[in-house]
Amino acid sequence: MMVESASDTIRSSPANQNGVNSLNNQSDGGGVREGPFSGETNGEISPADLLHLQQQQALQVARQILLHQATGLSSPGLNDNKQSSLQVPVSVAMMSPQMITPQQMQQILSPPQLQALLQQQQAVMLQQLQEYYKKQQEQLHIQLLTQQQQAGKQQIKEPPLGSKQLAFQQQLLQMQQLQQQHLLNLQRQGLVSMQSGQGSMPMQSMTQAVCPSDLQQLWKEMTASQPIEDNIKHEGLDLSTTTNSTSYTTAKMSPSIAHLTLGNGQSSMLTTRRDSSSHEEHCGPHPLYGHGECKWPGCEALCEDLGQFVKHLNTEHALDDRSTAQCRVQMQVVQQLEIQLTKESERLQAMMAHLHMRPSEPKPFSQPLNLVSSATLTKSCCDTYPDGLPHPPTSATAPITPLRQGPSVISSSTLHEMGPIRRRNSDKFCTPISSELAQNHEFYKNADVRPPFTYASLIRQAILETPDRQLTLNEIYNWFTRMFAYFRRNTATWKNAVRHNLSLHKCFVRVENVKGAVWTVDEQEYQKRRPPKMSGSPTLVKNMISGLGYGVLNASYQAALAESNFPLLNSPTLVNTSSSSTTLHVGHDLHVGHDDVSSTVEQVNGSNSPRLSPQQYSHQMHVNVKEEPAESEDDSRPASLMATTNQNMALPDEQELEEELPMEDLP
DNA sequence: GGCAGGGTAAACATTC
DNA sequence: GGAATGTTTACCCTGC
Repeated sequence: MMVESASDTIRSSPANQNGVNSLNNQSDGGGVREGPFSGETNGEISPADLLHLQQQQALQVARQILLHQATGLSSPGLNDNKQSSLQVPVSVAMMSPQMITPQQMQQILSPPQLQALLQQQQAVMLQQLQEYYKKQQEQLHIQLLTQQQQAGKQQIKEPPLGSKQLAFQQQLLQMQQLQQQHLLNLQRQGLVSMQSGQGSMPMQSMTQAVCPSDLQQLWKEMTASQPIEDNIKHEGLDLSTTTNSTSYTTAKMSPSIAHLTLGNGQSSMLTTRRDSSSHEEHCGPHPLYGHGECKWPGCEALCEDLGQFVKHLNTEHALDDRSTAQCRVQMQVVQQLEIQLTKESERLQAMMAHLHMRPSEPKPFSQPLNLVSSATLTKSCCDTYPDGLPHPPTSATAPITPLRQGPSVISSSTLHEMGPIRRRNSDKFCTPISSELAQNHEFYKNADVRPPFTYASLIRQAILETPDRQLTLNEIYNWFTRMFAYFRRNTATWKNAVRHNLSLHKCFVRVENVKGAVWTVDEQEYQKRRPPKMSGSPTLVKNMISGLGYGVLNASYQAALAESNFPLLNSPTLVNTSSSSTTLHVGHDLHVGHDDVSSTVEQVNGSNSPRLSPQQYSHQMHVNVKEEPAESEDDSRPASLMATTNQNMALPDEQELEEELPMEDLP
């Protein structure tokens, strides 16, 4: 129970805990009962811990007494004076902790003796506790009254005073909540009878310090002087809401108000439950009644009809501390569930947004740049275009057409078909694998869904995600299985495919180093794999040229990026995305290429990127080049700069920009 | 229908 | 010798 663990904040030693349990068991007639000290210590020290402290002190007293008795067993005088020895004041026990085990205590004392001892200590404890609470409540009352008077004077001048009152109210309610928790603990420990009047200290006397009526009266007094009710209602706290709305208001309200509600268990519950019971008469069956039994937590009492249930509800679950505590626990349960629901809902929304926004949403760069500032839009930018390519020119007037592939690419990407997909989304065509993976990492990780990417793009992604841009075959395997639940089965098939792709595509370069053979990605070869795209899409080229005034496509765009004119592209959130950490580097891997057509982009990149390309790594090792040895023009840059380049970090998936921009067909 | 890209399977060689 | 790794070929499917 949360209530238990919440108040069990102070422990002494395991021996003491055992002592409590043993004593409790003894006092309960030897019944086996789980001790209340099963909660974890959170180190928090609060007035709520006073009770346990006192319990420990009482135990120490008992031990001291027992020790006296044990040492004086041979003395008839002491034996005859057992009852009087129980009158040792607490202060004495506090001064001399004794090392006597509960088992010894039980062996020495008879059950009646233990019972008498416990009762006396309970009385002392509860009395002290009651005094403590009374003092606290009196202080709060004084403060509240003072504040109320001041509020009456300053009501017009200082409306924010309501917050102070609220704070006091909260304090008061917190105190009451602690008190109730203590009582609940006592009940569970058997120290206090569940029914008032039966225990050594009537519960009523414990709760009379702050009773619900007092709280409500206080509430009325406070709210009468200042219209904070409206504020609270605006915050979502309406004390006259129905039961069903309780959880809603709890989740919706601000933390302080939520705390108030939690602390105001009795008062709010009072109106809540009463209203709900009146509400039930008009709106059908009671939510606490179903299948002929009471649905009150832990009750399950059988009731033949609703009338009998209402009667049962009013008698067995009337407004008392027990019901309030149960209600509070239920509220916490609901809160937890709502938190979980919120998380899952957000995840669902993100998934749905991800799945549905692409075909219909306007392209990010068709919007004013200054409007594109959120991380969400940044993601959409990356996701909307192949490989996260910003595509500033292409989408100015018309949505980008996936090159060489129709809209089916989008569907195949977004719907995540199960089973083999003949035409997958190469990262060059559609969804950026990096951002896709970043967004749906958990999805692919847990769902047995085949990722809509080619083996080549996946292998490349795996390699590029590593700091040194190289992986052994086994590490690639591991990346596949780690990232995709789908690849945790049919290992023979896809592993063969991975090897096949590694060997087949020239973009994958096998490098032999000291450790063995590793695989790297030759970005130039990877780009070469790409067919000429812009030549077949005059409209696209036209749009690119006209879009956003980008006359010289690559250079100006890159320059604009370099000048950090795009808040979007310089958004820290973008840099912080997992995709950026991997794919942003890739663009820097392209240096001055041997391809003249692509030199525009690559020169810009080269000037801004001191990073090493995979080829540069290759030059430091023995490279088994497949057919065309990857050329590397610049291998003098230190590898340590590879991961530190952030001048263009803001550019989302820069390599995708290069991939999408005309590489060979530009004049 | 041809072509190209991609997936799968298999055979074979090499390395560990 | 067996497993892992790497290479190559063939076939099929899909989209253009």
